[in-house]
Amino acid sequence: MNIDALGLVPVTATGEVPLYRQVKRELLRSIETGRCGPGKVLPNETVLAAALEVSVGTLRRATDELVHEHVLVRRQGKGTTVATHTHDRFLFHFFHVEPRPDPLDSDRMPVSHYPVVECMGFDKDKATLIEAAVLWIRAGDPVYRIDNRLKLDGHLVAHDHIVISSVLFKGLTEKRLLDRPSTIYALYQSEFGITVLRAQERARAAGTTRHTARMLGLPVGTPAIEVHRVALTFGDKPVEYRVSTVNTQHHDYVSLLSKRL
Amino acid sequence: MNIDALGLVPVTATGEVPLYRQVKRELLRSIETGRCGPGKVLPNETVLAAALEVSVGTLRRATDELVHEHVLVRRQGKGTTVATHTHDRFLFHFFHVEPRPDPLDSDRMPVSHYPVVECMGFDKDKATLIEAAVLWIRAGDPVYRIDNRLKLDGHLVAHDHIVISSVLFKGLTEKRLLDRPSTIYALYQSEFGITVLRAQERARAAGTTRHTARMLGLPVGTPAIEVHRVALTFGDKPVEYRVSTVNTQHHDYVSLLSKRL
DNA sequence: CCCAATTTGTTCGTATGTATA
DNA sequence: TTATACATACGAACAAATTGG
Repeated sequence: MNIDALGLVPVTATGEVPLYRQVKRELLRSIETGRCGPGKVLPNETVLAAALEVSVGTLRRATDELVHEHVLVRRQGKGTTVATHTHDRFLFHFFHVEPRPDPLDSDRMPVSHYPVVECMGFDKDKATLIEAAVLWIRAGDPVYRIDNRLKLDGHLVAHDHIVISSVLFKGLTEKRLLDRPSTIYALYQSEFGITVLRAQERARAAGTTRHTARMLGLPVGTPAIEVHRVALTFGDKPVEYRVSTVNTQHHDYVSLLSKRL
Repeated sequence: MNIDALGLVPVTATGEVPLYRQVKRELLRSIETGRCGPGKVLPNETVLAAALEVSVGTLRRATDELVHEHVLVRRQGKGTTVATHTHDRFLFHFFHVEPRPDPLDSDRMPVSHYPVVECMGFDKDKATLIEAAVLWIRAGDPVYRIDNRLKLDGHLVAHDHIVISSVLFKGLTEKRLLDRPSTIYALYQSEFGITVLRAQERARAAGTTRHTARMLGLPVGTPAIEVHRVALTFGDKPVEYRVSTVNTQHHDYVSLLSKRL
């Protein structure tokens, strides 16, 4: 990766915002504007620090935070890269369903295999009021609706209803969706240049509807967890609204702090 | 806080474990063994670094991590203290229920008032197999059982069933429990010297039972979220097992990452 | 209100260790 | 083996917040 292509501007002491915060913003800006896409290897620390006119220590403090936020990935001897959703780490960062362990034998945690996703529907539609409010678009704006079913260890564990703006994801087709080699967030990133950085999730209990019950192979009205997720990119801009109905007969919804921060 | 009272031993370069990790362990050891209890102000960085025979920068790196893990609290100009559960921050660190916002008007987040806790039961009993496995004790060992009901903004939002070892919390009485000025974790800390550092939570959906339905003022069988929490202290030792039944009619269970890491 | 002492926060620069290709 | 890049460690200087006089 060429240092000039990044378009970095030297930062200056303001007495208000610390230098390392400004460095962080500069790096984020370079990534957001696509001057330095996912997977790219950044110039080494000495070069970056020189370009930004700060010491290496200050640069490191900025990148430290970006690494913690999963924006960058650093590896000793190799270099620093912009994180991609193909890194395994990310998959579980946004997937919070795990097989329920046997409490009497908690030593052996059940191994969670990769979820198998089955697409049950793909449509173009108009956004409802709520969807529009969540996605920062107008009611009636065109959206894609995706219905997925997730299997884990042979069990039907979740049904996802995904809503995304068809302006943001122009040209998405069912075929491209089905042909994706990795997760849907990796698809967002590689095909549409949209990187999901974090997600807000709120969970509530709800009985399964006729639709979700059929999808999960459960009787109608079985208590299930309904997770409402808003996926956010840079600047906390919402890019996806997803409602997951989780079958908790044999699996749990796991809050992230449990995963050892 | 006297530097000698901390019982810190100088760390040495091993070539295996980084110095700052050893410093961290030393500080943790001093806190765990009670040589430096919650709320205590540590000696300043220069003194600490000298006692541990490392540079200030190395000491800071260790304390940085402890601050991130909420073990220490640093404030410019004041000093570094061992975290207590009286800090407001902690209350919400372990309380994950929020009023559901209006999705059409998400600007104005509903203000979450402090939950009002009502004790509905306090008993001495024997641990079940599962409780024993979770708490690292033997089945039949004596435990306290506490039944609490939580009100938020006038709504009954949760019923907690709390199980703790009565060996660990020897001398706990209903009166001392009811008279606590702050949260129950602050009580654990101030009265029994047990600091809850983090918690593992797993959630599942379940219909309310006769008992929980009555507690929450809901019809029997209403879908609710059942949160199983194990609270951990130093060394990830379990100290409390709690099953919360959350009424999600007007409130959500919020995963922690949503709270802006 | 301001001053001075104390303590953490930020920034710099350098040297050396360690993983990678 | 060598070169590269990140990881760790040191020490110094100044800025900013807090407290007490």
